[in-house]
Amino acid sequence: MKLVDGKTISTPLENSSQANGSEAEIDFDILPTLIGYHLRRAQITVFNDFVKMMSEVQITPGQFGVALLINTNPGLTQSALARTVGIERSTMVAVIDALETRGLVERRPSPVDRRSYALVLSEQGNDMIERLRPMVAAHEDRIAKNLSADERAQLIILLAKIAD
Amino acid sequence: MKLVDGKTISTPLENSSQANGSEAEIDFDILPTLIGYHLRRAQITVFNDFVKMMSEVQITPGQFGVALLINTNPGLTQSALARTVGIERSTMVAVIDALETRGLVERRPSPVDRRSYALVLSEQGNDMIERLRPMVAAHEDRIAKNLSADERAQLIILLAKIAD
DNA sequence: GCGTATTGTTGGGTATACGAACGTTTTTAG
DNA sequence: CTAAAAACGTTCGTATACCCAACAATACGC
Repeated sequence: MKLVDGKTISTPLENSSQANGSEAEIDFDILPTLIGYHLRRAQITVFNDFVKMMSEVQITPGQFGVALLINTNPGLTQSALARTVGIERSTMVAVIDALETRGLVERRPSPVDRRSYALVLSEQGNDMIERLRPMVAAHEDRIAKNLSADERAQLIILLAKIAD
Repeated sequence: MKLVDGKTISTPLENSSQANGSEAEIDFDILPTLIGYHLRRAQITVFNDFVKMMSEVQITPGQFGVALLINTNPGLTQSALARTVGIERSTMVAVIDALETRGLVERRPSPVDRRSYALVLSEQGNDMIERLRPMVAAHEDRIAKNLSADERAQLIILLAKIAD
């Protein structure tokens, strides 16, 4: 879901006499009071920064999250992974496909259930995760640059309450 | 009781194979410390709730935002709108197409620029916005049901700081 | 007036997500 | 111990939301 580029909205200015055919002050109505609106804008900013900062590794936030969980919990099944990150099994298929195609993840037969796979990272996949860790930390610092440590912690708590 | 653990003990046999279904302990690693992770999860929750709650009107958050801005700023052009919400002109075309097909938005010739349209809501479009306002308010209350009024205000402030 | 910018549009591409249906396997109920 | 139900991974169809490059028509700067 590549959203928008994080450009700010700069609405130039002075001409208010015309009905807004051209550029004028635009009334945002209730949008600024909506959590959903700010959530979307923040997400756009964060997603774009992530993709840009990880461009040398070519990985998206979603792929990173999945790869990280496999790294830490080798042997997970796709379904367990999907439940964990809160998406559908059918959506997870494409995520794993992408990681497998790049040789980062292996689908091994589960020793206990012939319906499912035991997912593990390849050597290359593990290396990539370790290389990404400091980059992700830097990315987080960047997007939280306007937040104090307290605010940052508070934001996470509040977001978690939204996501249930 | 751990999941299959590739590093230490790694025994495919011992665990009760219920690891997945019953959600054994999954190590989330650094994910819970990442703003981006919580943002994404909250966004999914909010988007799904919005779509579900507005199902009788069949409108998405993006369409609502655009229609709201036209409602409040009649005569806007597609390009001005796109700049305001931060998407590409080419992306806006489909959004307006969808709203126009449903008879909610009209593309009127701009009185001052023959290249562009002056966008306005139809009677039906305006009615829909007014009908949606309380529904959107209810949606916001729903997604913020675990938040106090203070927390809600705080969340918006923090999200705005991220989006800068 | 001529070059350049802008408008709306199309077409192609990427990323992400959902639900329904399917074959295979496992679990559960009776 | 079998019959029904559930779960696994998958495909397909659908939707949202975004990008870029190119185009004809129009507007603007100088």
